[in-house]
Amino acid sequence: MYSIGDLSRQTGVKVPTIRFYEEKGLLAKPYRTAGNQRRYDETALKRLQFIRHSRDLGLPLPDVEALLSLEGAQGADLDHVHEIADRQLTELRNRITLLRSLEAELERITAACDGTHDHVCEVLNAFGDHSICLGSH
Amino acid sequence: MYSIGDLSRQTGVKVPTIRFYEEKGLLAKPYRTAGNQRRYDETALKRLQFIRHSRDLGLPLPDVEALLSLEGAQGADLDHVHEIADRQLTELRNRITLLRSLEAELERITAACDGTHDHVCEVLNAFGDHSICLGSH
DNA sequence: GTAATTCCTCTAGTCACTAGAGGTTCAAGA
DNA sequence: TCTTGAACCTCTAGTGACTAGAGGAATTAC
Repeated sequence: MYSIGDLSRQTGVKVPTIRFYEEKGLLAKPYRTAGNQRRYDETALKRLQFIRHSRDLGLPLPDVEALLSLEGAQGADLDHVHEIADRQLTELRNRITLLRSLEAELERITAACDGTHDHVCEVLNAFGDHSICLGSH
Repeated sequence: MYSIGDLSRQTGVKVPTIRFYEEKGLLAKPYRTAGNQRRYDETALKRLQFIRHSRDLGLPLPDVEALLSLEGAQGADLDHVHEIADRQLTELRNRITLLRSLEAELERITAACDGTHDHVCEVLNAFGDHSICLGSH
């Protein structure tokens, strides 16, 4: 049996956030001690770890909820699980590409700034390539 | 001269969001027509595009503001620029590292299922199982 | 000139937390 | 067993970054 603090330490999810997830229905209402404190089992721990990872991946809570409901999925449900994972993977890769272009511009700036003071910074031009934009515009 | 709607279409930033950025000081107060409507120039467009990309990358608005303040810096200002750029670069690299580990995790998850429909998917276990994480969660 | 569209301000709502107040319970040590 | 301090409880309110809607004025296209 874990206290809410144990769960927090093991998952890295803050205590108020765990209560928030419970309120939202993402975590089942746990067993309570005689003194009204929450006590969790191994299943709750796994579930919370799953939520944590999904959030790290940028999934909104409704998507996380959808995935949780598909636990043990078979047959046609698998397509839905894979669809969500694939979509996230694509977005992630675009994001990395974009970040690296900004990294390159910042590197240029810091490298140049080390020397003489005779240039102008052009941060606004860091994202010259709009072909890899995340959204549509 | 662009209307707020033109700017919105060209950047993918919604109209109320543009007004919100103005309120927050990320965009300068633009010229107004006799009828009190906003009109923007090329600089505003570029600036908004930069904000859009930075937000897509997950940078919080205060960081975006810091980056924007680097634009056009010259001479002695570059010392300060160097400081901000350095800090942003460090954070950027941490972010890229994190995203890379998450990418690997998602790849593993999608690879775990071969797409056939004759088994129970292990995807959710892969998410929740701490032991197979490559990252530092 | 009129009708459709876009714009204006303002208020309030959303998502996913996060902080704080004010009080209760639990667990380790004397 | 008693005490004390950390951890817990509920509840309200605040945060960041938008987003939606009301009610009305300006602009644009025909």
